[in-house]
Amino acid sequence: MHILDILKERGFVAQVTFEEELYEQLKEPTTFYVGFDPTADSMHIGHYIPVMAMAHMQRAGHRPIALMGGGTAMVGDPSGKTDLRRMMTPETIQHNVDGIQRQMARFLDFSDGKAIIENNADWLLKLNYVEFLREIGVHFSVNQMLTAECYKQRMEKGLTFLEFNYMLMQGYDFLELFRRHGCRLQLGGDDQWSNVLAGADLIRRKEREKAFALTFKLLLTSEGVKMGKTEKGALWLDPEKTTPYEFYQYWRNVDDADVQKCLALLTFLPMDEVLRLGALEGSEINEAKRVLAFEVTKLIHGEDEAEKAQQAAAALFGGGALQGSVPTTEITRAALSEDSRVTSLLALCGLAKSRGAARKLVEQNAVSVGDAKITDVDACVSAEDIPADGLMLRVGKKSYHRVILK
RNA sequence: GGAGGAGUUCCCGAGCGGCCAAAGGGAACAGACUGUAAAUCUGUCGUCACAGACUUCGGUGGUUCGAAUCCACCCUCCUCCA
Repeated sequence: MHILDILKERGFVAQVTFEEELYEQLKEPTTFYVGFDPTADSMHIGHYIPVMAMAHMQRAGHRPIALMGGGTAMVGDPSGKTDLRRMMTPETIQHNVDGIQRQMARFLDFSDGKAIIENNADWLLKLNYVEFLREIGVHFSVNQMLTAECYKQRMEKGLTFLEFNYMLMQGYDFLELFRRHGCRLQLGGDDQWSNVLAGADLIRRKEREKAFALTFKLLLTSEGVKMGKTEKGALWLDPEKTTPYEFYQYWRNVDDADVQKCLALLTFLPMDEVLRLGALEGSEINEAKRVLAFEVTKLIHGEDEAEKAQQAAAALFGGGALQGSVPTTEITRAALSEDSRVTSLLALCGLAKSRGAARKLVEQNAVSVGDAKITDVDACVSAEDIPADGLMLRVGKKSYHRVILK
């Protein structure tokens, strides 16, 4: 099956340039790239769609370049932002580039030059302003740029010249990667369409060579909201930021309507299996959600962690002996005797943002300790109440935390 | 540079000098119902030592018994002109 058809079938593709030509191009090994903005030191689930697409492409024999936006991050992409982004210091950017680079190695095969990592800081930062304007700037029409969706929105709220240049820089990246590695295709989120296009056009104009652009559908819930938002913010791939258990639970709880889409985009399950699972109805669709949660967790955190998360979930929701990885906090005897209120424990282990918030939860009848509902705001827990294998705190139906006496 | 306009709690958005911790909506969280789903209904939604106290309405001062609401200056953003 042609790689483009695979990507289409799984629901990755939003827009493509020169579709017929690209079909031909991809019949032979092609170098392509995806840019990653180092806005944090870990990828979140939004980055994961492109990464999956890269993996599919690599499996089909093409060579991915992961481009870290160490240089472009100095400017900041205005797309999809209503306000100027906070400027980051070079130190922060470098720290973030390192973090993302480490994670990338997990999903792509970098052996024998089968994949490449580049950082556009290497060429962008030493550009000479006038030379850049003369070489690259001439190829861009301001009139045309202003009609681009990403700038149109900002015409309302205001756009700085700094950000206005972002498109040129990203276009230049593509050209540079073409020159260095013969890269002919750029992939990106659909919000990147204008930026991606800018690069492909630039190569066509300047080098008179074929270059292509393809964008992915953004991962939206059936309600049209960006997926991967949790109460703690983004859904991170870094286990320090989002534990495998939380990660598993997120997917276990997706809307019915989103299950099939997620299976196709986020796992490598064969499509007929995806379709079978997606077609399940009523409570049976829970089976599909279990598969989804397990598979995605496995890809990102490894099979062991996925097992543990699944066992923990099964035990907590299905009853039965507890094993696996429920988030756990250790507390010392001394700390407990100093302040043994349940509300304090909830705040300590992060089930509530603060003691005040914990109080409210208790008042709303949401808190259980062990098997008992807590109704008294001032309820306390003594050391004797904590069994050897830990005391289970529960908020609502879905949030669990184990406290162990140290 | 000139002339207007705006800055309110996570977001949008009301707000008469006292009755404003600040309407309404959204998001979020909890309860009921369910399938660890959605929809619906109910409650919470600045902080805390929570029947009370404390800190908020771009910033700093001022007027006043009393200011988110009035005044001055400053900062930021928007619109028009250059």
